[in-house]
Amino acid sequence: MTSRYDHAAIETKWQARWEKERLYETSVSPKKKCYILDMFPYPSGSGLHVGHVEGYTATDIYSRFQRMQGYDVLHPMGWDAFGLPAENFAIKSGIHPRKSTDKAIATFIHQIKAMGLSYDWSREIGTHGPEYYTWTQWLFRFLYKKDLIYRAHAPVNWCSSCKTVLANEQVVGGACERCETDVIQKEMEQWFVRITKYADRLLADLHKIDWPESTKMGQRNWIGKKEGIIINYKVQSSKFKIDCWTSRPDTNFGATFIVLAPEHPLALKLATDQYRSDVEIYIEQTAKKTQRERISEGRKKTGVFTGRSAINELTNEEMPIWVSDFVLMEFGTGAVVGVPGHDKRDFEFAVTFGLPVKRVVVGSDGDNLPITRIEQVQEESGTMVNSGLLNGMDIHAAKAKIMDHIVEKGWGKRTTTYHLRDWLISRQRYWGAPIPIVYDPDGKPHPVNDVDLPVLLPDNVEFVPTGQSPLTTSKEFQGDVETIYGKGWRREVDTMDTFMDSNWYFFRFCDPKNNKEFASKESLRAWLPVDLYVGGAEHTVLHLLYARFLTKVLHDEGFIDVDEPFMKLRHQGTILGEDGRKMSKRFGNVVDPMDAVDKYGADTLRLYEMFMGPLDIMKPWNARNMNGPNRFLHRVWAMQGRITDKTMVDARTKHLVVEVTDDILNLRFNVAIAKMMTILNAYEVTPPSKASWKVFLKVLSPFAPHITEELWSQLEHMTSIHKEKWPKGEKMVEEIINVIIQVNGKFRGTVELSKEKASDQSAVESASNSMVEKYLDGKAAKTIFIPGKLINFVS
RNA sequence: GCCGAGGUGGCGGAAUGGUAGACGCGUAGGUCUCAAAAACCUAUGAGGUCACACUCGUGAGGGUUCGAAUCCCUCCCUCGGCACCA
Repeated sequence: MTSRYDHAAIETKWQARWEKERLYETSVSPKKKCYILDMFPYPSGSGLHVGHVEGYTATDIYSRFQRMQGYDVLHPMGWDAFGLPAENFAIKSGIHPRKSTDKAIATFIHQIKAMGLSYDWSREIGTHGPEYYTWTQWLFRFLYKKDLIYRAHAPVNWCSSCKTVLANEQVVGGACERCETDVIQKEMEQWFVRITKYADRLLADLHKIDWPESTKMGQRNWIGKKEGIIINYKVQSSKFKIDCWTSRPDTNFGATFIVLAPEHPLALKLATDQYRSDVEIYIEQTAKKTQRERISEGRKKTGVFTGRSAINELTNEEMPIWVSDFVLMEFGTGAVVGVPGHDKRDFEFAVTFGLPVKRVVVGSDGDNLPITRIEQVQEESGTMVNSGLLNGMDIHAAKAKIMDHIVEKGWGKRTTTYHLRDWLISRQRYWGAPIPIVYDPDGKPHPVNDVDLPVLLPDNVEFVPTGQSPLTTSKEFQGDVETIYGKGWRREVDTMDTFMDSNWYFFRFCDPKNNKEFASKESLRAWLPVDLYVGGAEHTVLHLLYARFLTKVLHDEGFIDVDEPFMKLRHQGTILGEDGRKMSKRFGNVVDPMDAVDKYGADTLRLYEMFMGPLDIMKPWNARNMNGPNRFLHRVWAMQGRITDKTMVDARTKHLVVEVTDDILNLRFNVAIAKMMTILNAYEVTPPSKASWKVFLKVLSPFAPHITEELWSQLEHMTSIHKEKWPKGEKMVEEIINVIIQVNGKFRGTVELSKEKASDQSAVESASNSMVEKYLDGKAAKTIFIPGKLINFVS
């Protein structure tokens, strides 16, 4: 045996051998399946970062463990290769996105292999390849035929820097999630996916899946289902009516005005001659503002009067109708009843424009004085006053009662609203899958023919953004369309949002080479659902919501049995820089995992990242701490020279198996590693038998696959340790027990007793007598006795 | 503002009603060495003591319990998501 642990030699040797022997390729028809998936990466030019390694190591340990447990494990890797960064890089550098992307993929593959990750490379996919995106386009066409994709003229989010529209989910705080440019609203004709049709099921089925609570909450909030009522108000001396949606009709005895969003179709129509120009100017000014400008400006309320009023049927009082930009056209009906006494925004608006404020709720503070300060505005709880039939009721009971009342009188009807909008998937960019639509000479859209799939993305395109889709100017792209469809026909020139590529890739892994279907029904039935999915927490509402949506659609259409894609989801926590800040080029604190591989080896890096702490928490990098796992591996290496010839597996090692098994199943890798370190400390005092040592190596092998494989082969095994069965464990039964002695609940020591005596109260009492005497001072004491564990003397 | 997750030594973190600080890093002292590094051994929450004893200690305060880091209530702070959502 070599005397020193040489990580570089061992790791390259075994990586080459595993690849040659195709050790990790998955059977086509599994008997006992387990699908373990990482969120496939965007192949960025800067290569693998430590966060990738964290998530990938976790699923790798889990995959290796499940293989040893006898499962057929599907553990694939691929590339989310379309998208803006490659295109933006191309615009700056002139290097074609296909070229830079393929180069980045080569780097990723090289680096991932250097980590000893056990992917089945025969199933590798990339979303930018025609053999992949032909099925992305097929799905688009399928959704179109099912009326789940439609084209509509609507106000959309426009990023003037990326020169493309964005989905609602890609707008963060009023700005583009990529470049942080303020987003503006623009009227455009675009393609939408009718995800709202599935809102209720996306909400209800969250209970079926084992996901982090915070992620489920994120989806619940994003879907934003709210029960309420639309009340229909007649506008005085006109033919107009205004629908106002509210979730709080209980306070409507206090309603004193109505506000319309500037985009509301009635805003201008309603205005009397006297006020029309004011309203017109206000609407124009609002249109010029970015979303962020509308939100910021200190939330100062602005607005104009329309000159008209509506009647509050509950009080028979007039409510002047105003227009203000604090009301959003996208939410509810774009019109709001103002209840300034019990809504802070309405209060601010009323104060700004001198509108009356009425109190209709008394809160727990008992304040029943007129409301003149914002602190007096009760929103959440209280008792109704000045509210006719509701007086004296709790607001929640009042809400139910008044809804019934309004419906009965025919003034309105119960309606549920959602925060979720239909998903806008058109992008005016080059590096994406072309939308498979052709327009006839009248401009009417048609899905492309079967034979026209895939609609190829040409390489030779001027992709500098102009606001017009780059494909517009491509002769090659439009070249054959008239031959196929007829004179005057032309192709859709927008491409699809990359989330269209990534919302179905986990289906493709089941059957990645299929050129007849996106995946065969048998393969989908065999592998779905994904049993464990690991990835970053930033995808709460984007990828994870879209993927759930598409799964439900395909389920409803009979393609797949399951209606949820990811049964168990976990996030890896962000790894911060050594300075405690987010890793960023700007701070110069980015850690390259390959540096650690060079210095300590992949096994050390894997152990280090898993030992940092719980998988899902945010934790800072600390290069010094890598010494711990590295020393551990050196000591493991040395230990093999000291093992004895005995053939029995000792109790401590069997116990380790039980504990590590449990820890892996719960993804508690940091604790599992700590326990292996503990037992190695014990081995160094009393060396293990050869049989025990083999068990230890097997338990360590998912975590540190290279060193364990090398040591295994040095024990004269001809086959890989990664083909071994996971060893059987057994809980250790302690023969001698340290019984805890407490006096008045305070720990005062332990007493060593045999298993039998420790369960016998009188034996424990007599054994502990001398010890507790001085604390009890001769006083009588009653005892609390937990057999085999603890005795507590209480005086 | 609303929702969610958290707060434990010098540091990363263990412990989910029963010996708080496992395991690791770091630090100090020692062994080896001409020396250093590496490796190994010992110690390492605070106070206290020659050493024991003992006291205090899991963000703050209160409660439940024989016994609380763990369960309940009030508050403070940190992180994440959503947000002029009616």
